[in-house]
Amino acid sequence: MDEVGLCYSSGVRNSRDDGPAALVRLVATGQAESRAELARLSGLAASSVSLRVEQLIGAGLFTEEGAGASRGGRRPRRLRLAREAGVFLVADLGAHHARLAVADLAGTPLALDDLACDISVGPEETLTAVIGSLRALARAHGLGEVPVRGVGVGLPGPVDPATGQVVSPSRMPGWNDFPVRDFVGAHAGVPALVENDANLMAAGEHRHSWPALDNLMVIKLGTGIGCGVIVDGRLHRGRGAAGDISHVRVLTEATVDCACGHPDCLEAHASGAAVAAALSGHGIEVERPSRIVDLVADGVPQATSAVRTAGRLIGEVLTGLVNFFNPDALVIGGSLSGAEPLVATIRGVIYERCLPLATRNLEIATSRAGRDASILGAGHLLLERSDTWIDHTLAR
Amino acid sequence: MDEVGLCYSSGVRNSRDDGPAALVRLVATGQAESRAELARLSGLAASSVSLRVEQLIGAGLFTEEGAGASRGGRRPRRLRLAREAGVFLVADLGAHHARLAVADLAGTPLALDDLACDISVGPEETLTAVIGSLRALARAHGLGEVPVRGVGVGLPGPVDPATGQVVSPSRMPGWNDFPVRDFVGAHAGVPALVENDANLMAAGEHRHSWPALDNLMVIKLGTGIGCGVIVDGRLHRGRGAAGDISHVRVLTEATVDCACGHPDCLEAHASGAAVAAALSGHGIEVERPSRIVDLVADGVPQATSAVRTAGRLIGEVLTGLVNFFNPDALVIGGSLSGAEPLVATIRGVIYERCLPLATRNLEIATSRAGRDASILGAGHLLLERSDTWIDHTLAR
DNA sequence: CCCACTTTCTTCGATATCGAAGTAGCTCAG
DNA sequence: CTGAGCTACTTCGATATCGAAGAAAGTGGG
Repeated sequence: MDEVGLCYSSGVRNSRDDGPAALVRLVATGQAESRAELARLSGLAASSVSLRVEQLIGAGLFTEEGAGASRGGRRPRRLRLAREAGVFLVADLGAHHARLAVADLAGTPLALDDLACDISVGPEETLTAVIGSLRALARAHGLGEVPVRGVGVGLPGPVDPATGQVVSPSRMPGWNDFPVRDFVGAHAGVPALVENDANLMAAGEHRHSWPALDNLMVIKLGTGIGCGVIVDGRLHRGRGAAGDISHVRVLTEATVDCACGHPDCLEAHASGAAVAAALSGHGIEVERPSRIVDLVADGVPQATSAVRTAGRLIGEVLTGLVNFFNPDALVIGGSLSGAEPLVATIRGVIYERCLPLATRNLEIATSRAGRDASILGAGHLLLERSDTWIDHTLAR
Repeated sequence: MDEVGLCYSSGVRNSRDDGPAALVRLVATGQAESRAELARLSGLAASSVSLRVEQLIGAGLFTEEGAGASRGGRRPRRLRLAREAGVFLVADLGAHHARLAVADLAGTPLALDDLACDISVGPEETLTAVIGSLRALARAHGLGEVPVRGVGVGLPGPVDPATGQVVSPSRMPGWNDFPVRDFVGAHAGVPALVENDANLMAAGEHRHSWPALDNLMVIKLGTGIGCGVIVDGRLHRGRGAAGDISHVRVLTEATVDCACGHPDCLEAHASGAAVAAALSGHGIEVERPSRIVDLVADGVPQATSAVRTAGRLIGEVLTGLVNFFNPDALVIGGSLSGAEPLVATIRGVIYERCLPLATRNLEIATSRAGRDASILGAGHLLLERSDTWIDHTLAR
């Protein structure tokens, strides 16, 4: 007759990973600002934390600046990441455009830039240009001397997590099986992270806006339809294809063939490209998905109607996935997410058709991290993989 | 110009959890049989392993028996779980039947029994009878004096992982919101594990047949349609509803209303009950799903046809989920999984309609753990939560 | 201002883990 | 059967972590 019912080993979130990198993560993400907080969150003894923090300060990763707010006793000595601790270089590539950032170790952008580049010219040329521009961006903001700790690249296609290669991308001619991770790593001279853009967005949205939730679905509605999944607080990759929702068959009157070879894929009916095509049939030409949002905001009836139709189809696909995955929140982002009728329709379909059990605690929201979610996500993922260089830096 | 490309911190599977319980797990699951293997798999120093093993032997959890096979040098001293280390009591409840087992700490059944019991008489009566029968079963096999380390209960309905309560079960009148975990824990005097039956089956299938794979979908085809999901080597519960695939809308000619209130749910068209109903329309009455398997095996054309239709619908639902989740394997179990045309149809639809990227490494197989997969699964999950009593046992 | 109480951080002895070196026991080739 | 080479395990000194106690610094009430 021992204790009864204590079946869940509650477990502090960060207790699993240890080593100095855990402390860096806690400070970088702002979860901890003092030695005491580090001790509480890391599970280490206060004395051990003090020792390690001293080393981290000695290695130039932390700085001590001023004192924090008292919580009823002695004020804590505030810890921060040193400016010289390092930066990450991040590029989020689209079909005709790249968003560049120099970010601190928390993923927060210190400098942002946009670069026009056609991804179809091939990987070598594109990536070389991107890395050069990232370097230049860092120099232009006085960060030329700060060590680069990692490079992150977001791509609009599937990435094999085992090899860091792009696999069967539909819109990236010349990139198939190209070893992006190795190429970027070699040319930048630091470890590289290569990831699908929707996955980066999911990671960023999770860290930035929903850190307390463990299971998240993030939908990226733009020219195409992407999706990233956070399971148990970590990005779910599967074998590289995880998160694909665009090639499910949907029920529609007219049949449209998708580029993938099957009829009536969600993407062929409800993506930004499909909506644009539908509007074109009404004599309304739109060049970019964000124009659709403007048309909807202006009350153009054909646009609102088209977007509602797309929303219904997307919602119907999501019902099955929400029942199956049972996430804590469903986040809708991407350039089309500004169209309110679209989001409202999706929300309505899900609440109507899903199991009550799946929706009773389900939050359905639009992106809160906004346009730079992917940058944040890349920073977060790079930080998660920083154990190596942190240990290395301390050892010298 | 540091090292390049080492982006994935490969990481030994068991490195995350430590403490004496990790060693017990490795020995219980058969992954390690000697101190040397424990050291390799746990990541601990060989000397530390020796010390801890000595303690575990002293506490009566391990025994040393004989020597293992040489790997080219000194033969290892074989470690085994002591018989007196303990047992788990497990019950897998169906609507009219319970499968009972006394299992060792690895989940391997030491004694099995079947119990006829109508779940609709309510939770107190059912659970009291089940616990009594489990105790009797242990005594009958000379295990009356071995300490019971945990009780596992599988239920044919959704279980809230936070509270251990059944929530909105469709086929368990009187069980809604009943605190099964607390009740069983109190009446058995040990920590209780309460879990959905398909989830237990998934855990068992994973541990028993696919331990090297991290992402698994396990479909249970019986009277109803259940599904358990293994993500990153662990059971995914979501908020308790995860794995539901039976209430997705499917495309069919005739419309059937489902008990959930929506039309054309998968369950209403493709479950064992639905197939039985379809056969009944042809004048063929079947009392249990396994009879359908017999009819199919006997080549009864109506049965084969009905099963094929069900398989097509199930397969179509699964395509979307396979694209989304991108598992390493899809395992089909449950009493209907013996019907080969059913499995063949599902397999065919998935390979035809899914993304090549999602199916290129996808294994589609029928259950290998068989009828007692749930027992194994419960044992595994109970072992995962055994840190508390193991620490406690060592401390005395 | 004094004093009880809180929180933060450090000091220091006890303990646990590590890892290198040593011992035990086995295989295999000649 | 002998010795080189391998694996399994143990011994033992070095080191890292812990935790209790103490020092530092602040809050708030009388």
